[in-house]
Formats: sequence, structure tokens, C-alpha cells
Amino acid sequence: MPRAAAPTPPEPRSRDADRSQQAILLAARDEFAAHGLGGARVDRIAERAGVNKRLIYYYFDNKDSLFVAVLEEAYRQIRDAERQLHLADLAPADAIRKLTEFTWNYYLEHPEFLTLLNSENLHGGRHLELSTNVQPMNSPLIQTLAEVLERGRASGDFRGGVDPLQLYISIAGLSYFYLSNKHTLSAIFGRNLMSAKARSERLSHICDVVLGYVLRD
Amino acid sequence: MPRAAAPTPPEPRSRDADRSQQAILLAARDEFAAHGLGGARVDRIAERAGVNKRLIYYYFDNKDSLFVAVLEEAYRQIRDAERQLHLADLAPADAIRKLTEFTWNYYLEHPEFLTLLNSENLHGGRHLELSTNVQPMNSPLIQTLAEVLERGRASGDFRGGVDPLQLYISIAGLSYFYLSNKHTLSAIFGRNLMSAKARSERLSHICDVVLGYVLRD
Amino acid sequence: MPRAAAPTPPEPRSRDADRSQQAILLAARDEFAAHGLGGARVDRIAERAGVNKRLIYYYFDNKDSLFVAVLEEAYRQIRDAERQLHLADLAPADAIRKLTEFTWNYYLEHPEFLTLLNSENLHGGRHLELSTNVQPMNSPLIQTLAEVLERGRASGDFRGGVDPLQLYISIAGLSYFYLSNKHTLSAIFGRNLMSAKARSERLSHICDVVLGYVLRD
Amino acid sequence: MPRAAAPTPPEPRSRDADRSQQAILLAARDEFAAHGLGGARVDRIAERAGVNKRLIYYYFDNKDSLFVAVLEEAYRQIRDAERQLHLADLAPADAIRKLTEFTWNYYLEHPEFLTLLNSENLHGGRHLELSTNVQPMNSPLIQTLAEVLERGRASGDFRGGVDPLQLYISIAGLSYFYLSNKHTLSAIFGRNLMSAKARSERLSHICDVVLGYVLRD
DNA sequence: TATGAATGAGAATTCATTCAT
DNA sequence: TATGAATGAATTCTCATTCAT
Repeated sequence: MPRAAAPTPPEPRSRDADRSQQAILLAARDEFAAHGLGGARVDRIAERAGVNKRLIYYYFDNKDSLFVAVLEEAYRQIRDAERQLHLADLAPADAIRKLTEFTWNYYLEHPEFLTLLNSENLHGGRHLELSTNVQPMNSPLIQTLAEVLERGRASGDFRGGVDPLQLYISIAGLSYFYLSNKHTLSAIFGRNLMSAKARSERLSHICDVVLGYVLRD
Repeated sequence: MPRAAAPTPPEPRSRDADRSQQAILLAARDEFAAHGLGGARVDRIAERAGVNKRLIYYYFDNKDSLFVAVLEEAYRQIRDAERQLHLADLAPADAIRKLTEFTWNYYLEHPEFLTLLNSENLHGGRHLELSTNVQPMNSPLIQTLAEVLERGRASGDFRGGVDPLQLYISIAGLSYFYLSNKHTLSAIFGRNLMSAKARSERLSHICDVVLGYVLRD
Repeated sequence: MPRAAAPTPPEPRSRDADRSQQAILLAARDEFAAHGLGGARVDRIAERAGVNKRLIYYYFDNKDSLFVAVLEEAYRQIRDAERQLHLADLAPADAIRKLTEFTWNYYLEHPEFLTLLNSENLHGGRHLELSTNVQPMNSPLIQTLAEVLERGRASGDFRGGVDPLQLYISIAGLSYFYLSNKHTLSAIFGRNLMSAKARSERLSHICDVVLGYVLRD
Repeated sequence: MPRAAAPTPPEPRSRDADRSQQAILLAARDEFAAHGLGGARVDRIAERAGVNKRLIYYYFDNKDSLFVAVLEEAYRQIRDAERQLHLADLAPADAIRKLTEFTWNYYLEHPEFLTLLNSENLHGGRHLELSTNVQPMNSPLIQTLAEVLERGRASGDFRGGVDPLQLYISIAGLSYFYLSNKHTLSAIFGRNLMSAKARSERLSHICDVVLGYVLRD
């Protein structure tokens, strides 16, 4: 694993070395997103990154390890962004709405994230299983969400008995499915789902569904 | 297209021909589901189907066309099953609940359907675009759902202004994401999401979300 | 060998059978001409001929035998056409000119003949070696040419000591090379050799060369 | 294009790289000559060259590009050899005779050249069309020949109005057809055309034809 | 006379990875 | 830290031919 989660790199490395690794990681993310793990080509990653193919093996051992690194980085980024929402500082309903809108927009702007996850699931999650970095960075979100729900329940705005994990999965799923399956949905229903109007309608619908659920009647 | 939708085959064909094609189609579905379009191996499909590899090309031309045939068959089957629900004969709330439960259970029992769709979306939906068969078989479902929603609204049970397509996508998405991403979700949240208990809780949650949305307060 | 050289077919055959064989032979000739023996596809021959592929094997055993039949037919046709020239009835110089012009025009109008011969030569002539039909039909031409040359020599118009076979090969070669290699010659010399003007100049040049050789100074 | 025409290689490459490429090129030339483009087998080329098959693709991309490289090399070699004749330094008739004899001998000693050209023509010259290298190296020959013809005309030895390209094609064709079609010609005329005596007679005949044409009566 | 189904042996090409420097 | 050369094992697809009726 070339990059540790630790904030300070333990050894001073040449700028070039870092730049090469970053370039590889970015190129790999795009390639994996575009073609899936199996369809990704090491040659193309090297070309996209502008480095010699051999260097990929030097830094990342093999294709699978590179995929692990890409996945970890992807999770790190979305969780970082979620943390920036400061949900704990908002009124419960505002927090839920903000998280819902954020999720939609993040998936919309980071389609590679969806493809990456699909690829990993196609492969049974075996790469994430190898990673010890990934679980610790995801739990805080659920913790925060639990607190928001509890605040909402205490104030009488929210219904009780809501599992924060279930809710998070629902919020994610309502955006994820629409965006991840946009091609098949467009094809089978004969409607352009990605026009500005369609997107805005979808987000509005999702918020209605989510808030319709958590808010007390 | 080896199998027409027409009930009477135009020409009397050797039974073996049909059997071979069916075997190939089934084997291909499983192989595509297990490994995605790119990861699927024609050799393995032949082996699974118990036919000579050459025969696959004889009947289906190439891997992509075979994938199209598999996709079409998959859509045909889920839409057939949905039609068997006879939603038009149920009270609106029952109809929505039944569709929601059906969707969950169908995805649960047909994990290959999810993988197939993910694969197709990874490839930009280009196979479905080629198919003229697929759109006509999907519209009736949305039509039926629209009628159910209208009945519910007329009786005062349902809120108005619900787009049936949005609702269908939400019903699907709430199940799809959980099941399709079960490996990554389990890994990042450290919870077994596929135990009997977890599955039952998820279905219950989904129904709450969906009905919480459509039912009038 | 399905068709004997004999003018009357020994056994009365169904018209359909003959038609199928003829169709196969024609289609095969075009396919072999277009792609060479190795590049020709039995499937395409069947398709071109509008018959079932299996029928080709029924009538012609295998691809090589079919090629032999096509070759024999091709030689039969050019020798037939040459016989129609009635060179023996012409003044020697006229006969030589007529044969030269005929050869050019025949090659021009039957490019498939050239390709067929090239293919056979690529394969070391092994198909013609198997054929007993082909030698007897070629000798008369040389015999006729010998007589023309002798008449010309006797009349004092022609130089003596001309080998009719050498002359025939020269007459053929002057046209053959230009037409058979038209693509490479056009490419390497950057000139369109097949325009009406270019063709007419070539024929004129060839006649000059041939007659410049045989005619006495 | 693995080998540039430039005399100094731009980057110092491992000697093995050059050796591998040369070995592939030679082996490919022989294989293409023996079996034509379509009949040539990449496996056999690798074997003949003593390199891993994959290396062929590493250096030459695909079979067609390899064929282009072989063709270019073949033209380069014959044109190089022709330049060594120094026709400009000879008396016109000697120059014509020398070129004629050279052409015969070159074709005799390089039968692969004939087969290569036949293959390229079978494929409509599409490989040469892609090559920008080939036309410039062929024009000088025609230029030289034009000068010889003009010198001959000026001295009164040669007839006027001779197109150097036509003459070159005739010189080539008189040898080419005999040698390229030796198998069919032997078969249909029942004569061994490749005995020492036959070869010598042919060359003598060709010289008579060519000189009989250019020399003034 | 005719045909749809089926096949074994190969064909070009691809790909992740390692070697050697 | 970086790179060009090299490879073994696959992978999709092709093709002449035969089977069975």
C-alpha cells in the first residue's frame, strides 16, 4: 500500500515520486470507472498517467492492489465531503435535507464513484475486505446521522424507531439507482432522465420521499 | 434474435436446436451475471451450456449479441412476473405494498438481474439501444402504476401529483441499492446485511418509506 | 468432377441440379477471384450461389476440387474465345495484332482470370497438375501460332527463329503484368493506369512492342 | 513504422530490439511470400524469427502493418539494387539491356518479391496506399530511364516517343509473367520452363523483344 | 437432391506481468 | 526512480467439413 491514511508521510519523498503516484491513482480511477475493474487496461492507465507502465507495478504491485488504493481514496473523499456538511450544527430536518441533496449532487458530479462501487460489488467486495482503512472512516457518518435522528425525535418533529443505517442506505439508494442505471432506465422507459428538468424533478421527489418518511405526520 | 415473442414458431425446428439455444441463453445469463459482460468467458458459457463453443456463434453471432438476447430475456421475465401481480385488481395501498414487496423479493431471488443491469449501464446502455423489443414491454407497468395512483388519489388515500415513473424508480432503488451493493455496504459498515433478520428489517423499512410517501397524512 | 468436357452430358440430369452446379461454379469463380483460394469462404460461395453450403460438398467434394473445376472452366473459356479468332484465316501480321489485342481485352474484361492464375501459382500449380483436361486444350493455340509465324516467315514479313511459346508468353505478359499489378503500379508510380486514355496508350504500346519484334526490319 | 529511413537512429536502442525486428521482418517476408498475406500465419512467422509471437504485435501492431513493412522493405531493396546499375554511365542500348537482364535475374533470385506484389494486388493495393514512403523511392528509376531513352533518341539509335513508364512495365512484365506464372504455364503447355536452357532462352528472347522495340530499324 | 445442426482445430489478437538495465 | 524488451496464457472468433435427416 503506497499511501498510508496517516496525515504525515513518514519519510520525505521526492516530489516527482508523489506526482507519479498521484497521476497513476487519478488515471486508474478514471480507467476503472470507465471500464470496470475487469475492463480496465494497465496500458491505458499508464498512458493516461503519462508514466511508464512498469512504474505502476513499482508503486502498486498489481492491478488489484491499485484498485484497492483507488477505492480507498474514493471513500475517503466522499466521507471527507460529508464531514464538511456539519450536520450536527443544523436543525434535524435541515440536516436530513442537506444530506439528501448532498448525496444526489455528489453522485451526479462523481459518476466514477458509482461505477467503482458497482465493480467492487461485482467482485464480491473482496478488495474492501482486504482493506483495514475503510471501515473506520465510514462509521462516524452513521453516528452523526443517529444523533440527528435522535434530536428530531426528541423535538417531536421526527418519527421514532428509525435505524440510521437503513435511512442512510435509502437516501443513497434513491439517488444511486437513478444515476447509476440512467442508461437502462432511459432506454426502457424512452425518456431522457438527465435533462436539467428531469434532474431537478428527481431531486425534488427524493426529498419528498425522505422527509415524508422521517417527519412526523 | 433466436426466439421470437410470437407464440407459434414460424417453422418447425429440431427440438435440439431450441434446446441448444435455451441452454446457451441460461448459461450466458449466469456467466454474465457472475462476471459482467467483460469478464464473462465464451468458453465457460459453452461449458456451462454443454454445447460446442462454435454453436454459440452459430446461433448468436457474437458475445455482444448474446448479451443483448440475455438482457431482453431478463426484462421479459421481470415484466411478466409483474404482470402476474394484477395490481389493477387491488386496493391502491395494497397494490403499492405488493409491488414494493415483489420488487424486493424479485431482486433478492434474481441477483443476476441486478448484475446484468449494472453491466449494461457500465457499457452506456448501448445494447439496449439496439433492441427494439425492450421499450414496448416496459411501458405497460408504468401505465398500470399510474392508474393505481389515480385510484388512490381519487379515494383520498394517496397524495396527488405523484409521477408513477419517479415512484417506480424509488421503489426499485430502495431495494436495488441495498442488494446490489451488499458487499461494499457490509464491508464499510461492518454489518451483515443479508441475515434473515436484516433482510426482514430492510423490507419493512422500505415499505414504511414508500407508503409513508404515497399515503395522505 | 461434375462437368465433363464432352459436349453431350452422358446422363440426363435434372435442370435444377445443373442450375445449382452452375450457380456454385459462378459464385466460386467470383469468390476465388476476389479473395484468392485461401481467402475464399465456402460460406460466401454458398450465399452468392443461393444454395445450401452442404450442397457444395455434395457436388464438389471440397474447396480444392471446387477450385480445380473453376480453373478448368476458366481455361476452357479463354481458349474457346481464342479459337473464335480464326487466326489461320488472317494475314500473319493481322493475326499477331489480333491476338495481341484480344489478349489485352480479354484480361481487361476478365480480371478474375488473372487472379485465379495468381492464386494457382501461389499454390505451386498443384491443382492444375491434378487435372488431365487442361493440357490438351492449350496446345492447339501454340500450334496455330506456330503456323502463323511460319507463314509470316515464308512471306518475308517476319523474322525467323521465333519460338511460338515464347511469343505467346510475351504477348500475355505485356498485358498481364500491367493489369494484374495495376494497384501496385498505380501506387508506386502515382499514376492512374486505368483511365481510358492510359489503357489505350498501353494497348498501343504493346502492339508496337510485339510487332516491332516479329516484323522484319 | 519501426525502422525509419533516416540514416541515424534518433535514440540508442538495445541491439536486441533491432535484431528482433529484423528477424521478424525477414521471417515475415518469407512467410508472406510462401503463403500470401491471407495464408501467412503469425505463429509461423514468430517461429521462423525465433521470437515470441507477442513481440510481433509489440513492434508491428498487427499482421497488416507487418505486411506493409515487408512490402516497403522489398521495394527499397529492388530500387537500391537498380540504383547500383548506374545506368546513366552506360551507352543507351547497353543500359536498356543491362536493366532488362537485371530485372530478369532479380525476379529469378527473389521469387518472394513477385508473390508479395501479387498478394498486395489481390488486396487492391490498400497497403501501399497507406504508405507514404513508397512512391518517392520509385520515381527516380523512371527518371533515369527517361534520360537513357532521350540519349538514345538523340544519338539516333533509339526510336522516339517511347514512354519510359510503359517501357519499364514491359521490361518487367516480360520477365514477371514467365516467372510468376511458371507453374501454370508449365502445366498447361507441358514444358519445363525452369531448366537452365529454358531460362537462358527466355532471357535471350526478352532482350530481343525489348531491344527490337527501342532500337531504330 | 437438399438442409439445419454441430464440431475440432486453428486463427489473430490481448493482457497482466516480469526481465534486465 | 525509471524504462524498453519480452512473454505465457488466454480470449474472441473463424473455417472447412461432417452429421443426421
